[in-house]
Amino acid sequence: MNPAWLHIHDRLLAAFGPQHWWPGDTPFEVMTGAVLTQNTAWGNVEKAIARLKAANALSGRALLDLEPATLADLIRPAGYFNVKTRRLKALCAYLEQEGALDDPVLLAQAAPLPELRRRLLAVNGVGEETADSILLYALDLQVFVVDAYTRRLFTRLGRLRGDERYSEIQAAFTAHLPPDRALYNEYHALIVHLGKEFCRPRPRCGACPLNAQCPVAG
DNA sequence: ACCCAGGGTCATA
DNA sequence: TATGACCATGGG
Repeated sequence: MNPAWLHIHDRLLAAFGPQHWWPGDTPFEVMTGAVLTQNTAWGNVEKAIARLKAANALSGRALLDLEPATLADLIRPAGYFNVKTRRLKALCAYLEQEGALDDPVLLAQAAPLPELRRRLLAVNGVGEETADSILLYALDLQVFVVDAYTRRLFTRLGRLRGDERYSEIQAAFTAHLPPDRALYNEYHALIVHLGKEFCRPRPRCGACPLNAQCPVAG
C-alpha cells in the first residue's frame, strides 16, 4: 500500500466533492451508457439516452425488439451508431442468456466476479473498461476502472511509465489502495472529472488541484 | 479548420 | 504480441 495513491484521491475529493457516479437512473441505463460513451464525449451520450427514454426504449426487452435501423437512428448523436447498435444488442442478448434481461442486477448472481468479467469480455463490443464500468457502476462489484484519463494523469504524475497494460494499471491501483468499493467508485469518477477539465492530451493545467505534485504543470 | 472525446474490433505481420 | 485502419457525431 502506497499512501500517495490514496492522497491523490483525497486531494481530488477536497477540490471537487463527491461525484455521485454513475450518472444514470438504473443499472440498465448505466450499461447502455458504458457502451455509448466509448471514445465519445459524454454530452453526446446524454442526447442519445434522452432519445431512448423518449422512445420508451431504455430497457433490455424494448431495445432487443427495435429494428437495428431504428435503434441506430435513436442513438445517432453518440456517434459510431451502427457499431454501437450491434454492441447494445449483443449486450442485451447476453443479459437474456443469463436470465437478467428484465432485471440486470441479477447478472451479479450469474457467476463469481472473475468468471462474470470473463463472460462480459466475451460479448462483442465489451472490452476491459466497459466490462469494469458495468461491474462497478451497474452491479456495485469491487472493481477499479481504468481509462485514458487514468493512464494519462498517473503517467504525468510520474506514477506510471505510460506503456503498461490495462491489467497492470488496474493491479497497481488495487495494490496501493484499501479494498473499498465506494473508494473505487469515487476515485475513477474524480479522475474523469479532473481529466475533462485539465488533463487533456494537450495539458490545460490552469487551476488543476494537482499542480503542486504534477511535473507537467511546472 | 483543426483537435478531441469516460474504446473496441479486426486484419495483418 | 503489437501496430494500424476503421467506426461518426458534436463541442471547443
